[in-house]
Amino acid sequence: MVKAALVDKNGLRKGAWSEEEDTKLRVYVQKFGHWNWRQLPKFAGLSRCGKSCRLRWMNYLRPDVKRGNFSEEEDNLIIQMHEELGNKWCVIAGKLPGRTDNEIKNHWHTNLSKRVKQNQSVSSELMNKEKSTETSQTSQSEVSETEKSETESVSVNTPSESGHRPKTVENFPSSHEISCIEFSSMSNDSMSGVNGVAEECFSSSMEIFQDFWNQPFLADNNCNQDGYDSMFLTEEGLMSSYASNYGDDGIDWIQQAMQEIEDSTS
DNA sequence: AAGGTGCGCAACCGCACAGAT
DNA sequence: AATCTGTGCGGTTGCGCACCT
Repeated sequence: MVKAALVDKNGLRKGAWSEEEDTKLRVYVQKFGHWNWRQLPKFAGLSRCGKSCRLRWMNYLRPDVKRGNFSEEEDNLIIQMHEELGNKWCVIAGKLPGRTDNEIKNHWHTNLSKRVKQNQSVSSELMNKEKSTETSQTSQSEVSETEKSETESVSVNTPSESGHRPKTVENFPSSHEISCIEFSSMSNDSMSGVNGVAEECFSSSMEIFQDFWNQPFLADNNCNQDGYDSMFLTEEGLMSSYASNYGDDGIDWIQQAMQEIEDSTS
């Protein structure tokens, strides 16, 4: 199902993620946010490239990711939006809470595209049938009407058919906004979705970080590789216990914090 | 039971874009 | 204005499972 794990020439792991890697990444992002994906694996103790970490978090580890089968409503919405927008998976994902662009894309390629093709071929078949009926039996309009309605019922709703006007892309959240939404969704509510180990680990630290999690944009916008320690220091001394213990070198206290997390989970 | 084949999905890759320098 | 860096998106790959012969 997943790519086998292997190590590339730079010593970075590729392929399937282990449970341990997942836990490390989940714990780190939940605690510190993703202030810099490139640097993140170094601090989180992961031998992965930042891109891989980001993808794993976005598509799998995020607390608000919905797993499982797509509902009929979701399918219809995807088909409809794909009709309007094309392969704008991130935009479509923005309209389906808990679904990732990757998941929707996969679902489209494996299921929905086939369904749409089928529907279109059935639709055109019936249209042809209707045409020939019309030319040969112009007086029997009732039959045509019946077939017409059948055609409409099996064909995919196009914007014109459904009366649903195409939404402009501007109506949807930008990728940045989506990123903010997804981060803001990591409230205490959604923390219930975190697995037991991480949850236990966070139960105490979450109190300390309450303000931090209530200000989701802080993590996205204010935390860069140069500013992480200043950010925490300005959080009313929330991180001062860490920071004061380890001086100006933020890396040390982050790694120390991660070590503490690892110790508590082992 | 064993080998072949197709499918589903997690993950990778390359490119484009935005912001910083 | 040019270059660099980080991030996000869409296309593609490839592994593992289920089903078929």
